[in-house]
Amino acid sequence: MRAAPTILHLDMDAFYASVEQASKPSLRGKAVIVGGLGPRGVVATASYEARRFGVHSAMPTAQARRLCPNGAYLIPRFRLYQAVSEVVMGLLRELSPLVEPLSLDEAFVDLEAGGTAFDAKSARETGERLRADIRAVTGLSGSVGLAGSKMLAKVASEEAKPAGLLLIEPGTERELLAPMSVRTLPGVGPVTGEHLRRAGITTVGELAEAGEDELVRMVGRSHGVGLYRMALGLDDRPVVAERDAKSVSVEDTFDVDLHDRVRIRTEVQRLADRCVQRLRGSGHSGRTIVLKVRRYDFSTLTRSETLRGPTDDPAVVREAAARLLEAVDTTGGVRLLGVGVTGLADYTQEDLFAQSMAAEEAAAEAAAAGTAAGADAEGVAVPGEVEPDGAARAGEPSGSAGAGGAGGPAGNVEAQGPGGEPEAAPERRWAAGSDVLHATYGPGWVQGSGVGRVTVRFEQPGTPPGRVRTFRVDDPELEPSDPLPLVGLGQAGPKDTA
DNA sequence: TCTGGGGTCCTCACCCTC
DNA sequence: TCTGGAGGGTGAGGACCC
Repeated sequence: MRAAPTILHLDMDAFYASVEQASKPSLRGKAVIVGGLGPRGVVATASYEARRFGVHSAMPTAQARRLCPNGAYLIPRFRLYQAVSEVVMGLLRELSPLVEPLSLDEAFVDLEAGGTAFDAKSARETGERLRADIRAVTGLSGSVGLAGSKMLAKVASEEAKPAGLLLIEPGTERELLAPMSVRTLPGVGPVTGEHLRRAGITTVGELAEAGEDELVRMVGRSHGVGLYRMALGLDDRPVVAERDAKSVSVEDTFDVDLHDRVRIRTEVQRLADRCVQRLRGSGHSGRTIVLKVRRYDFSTLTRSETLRGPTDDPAVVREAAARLLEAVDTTGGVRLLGVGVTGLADYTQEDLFAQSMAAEEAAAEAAAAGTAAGADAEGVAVPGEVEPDGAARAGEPSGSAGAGGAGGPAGNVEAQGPGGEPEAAPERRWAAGSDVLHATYGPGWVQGSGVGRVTVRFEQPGTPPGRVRTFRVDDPELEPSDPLPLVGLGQAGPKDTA
């Protein structure tokens, strides 16, 4: 057992929303909600100002809009969050080589392994310095928990929120945990929480009193033993720097349920291609293909198939996904489709050989048939990185315009990346929150759009709140752009744009 | 008033082999 | 040859996390 509180857990406060506020001066101090903006979107993060209205993550965006009609609703800009996250993780790695990221905004650090803290006093100093450094470099605030184990450090940072630091002194763990809700413990979600509540257990103290045997009886062996140990404050999991991915998957929820079997097949193929792109991007191949279908009534089913060996061949994954789909009844409608690959392996010679064989076969087939499908397969396999993020995903689920449709032959053009012929140029879409550059007014962000107009606020991280201008959606002077860096930027100033 | 997307881990059932 | 476990692989579903 570790005595000294030298495990640090960092949790950035309302991360996505805070990054948006830092990069958009007019939103500071305002209710900001980041998440899906479609009819079936949910909230990813709400700023503390928005939380006062009862908005919280995982809440349907439509409900959030009712609670907080005047909030700023923005789509997530993951590339920007990732860039900020890398800066923060860099600061953590200066403290110790043992850093375990849990997500973009959370990580564990083993301070003792880094030699930066061996006792409570030095751990606290390190934590305070870290918070100050994060503030100086990114302009954002994070909460720090310090304790002798990962579980307790996480509980501590949660208690410290927002913008605080809490150190749990060795020997005080049980006393501190006892009055807390069982839901505080990692692994206790709504279902287990309700299960325990019905047995009269609502606090961690009651959990400890129940005893291991009783908990095992209630929630199963593995979970029961783990729960009992956590209730006693026991957790000896080490901080692990490197974790291998175990699966790769992509999924889409559609604004309107899909009924047309042909359309469903097409979407599955598209998802299979995207999944393979991601798989290759991560340098993996995989052996088990998984199809996920969420039906109109929210019931979810998965179908999987294990191949003889790992693959990263789009044709193989597409075919497997198509086979799996044939075994699924989609009458009634489908709200979500997903394709995943598990049983990941690194590339092997055999894979490469198999791929080149398959590629040759595909090329031969395409040449023989002279089909567009052949070209399509090629396009997917090659360069990667066609679309930026959210904003420009052309033929995506949306369903918005033609809603029920897809009936007509050319119904959906599926622009397929930037290359397609500009027949009837589709109206440009400007997602709320996305970055733009105007030839005359410079950098700004989309505040809203509709009825052929887009409203842009011209401001940057280092400037005072900027003014708003409205343009036609097809204004040739307006174009999408990359996000500007946050702080560090304070010095860099507005001149450094290129 | 409806429920995202990308993951991990666990459990259970079934089949096959030893 | 039959039988009964044990144990691994596979497939499906569910809970949970951020």
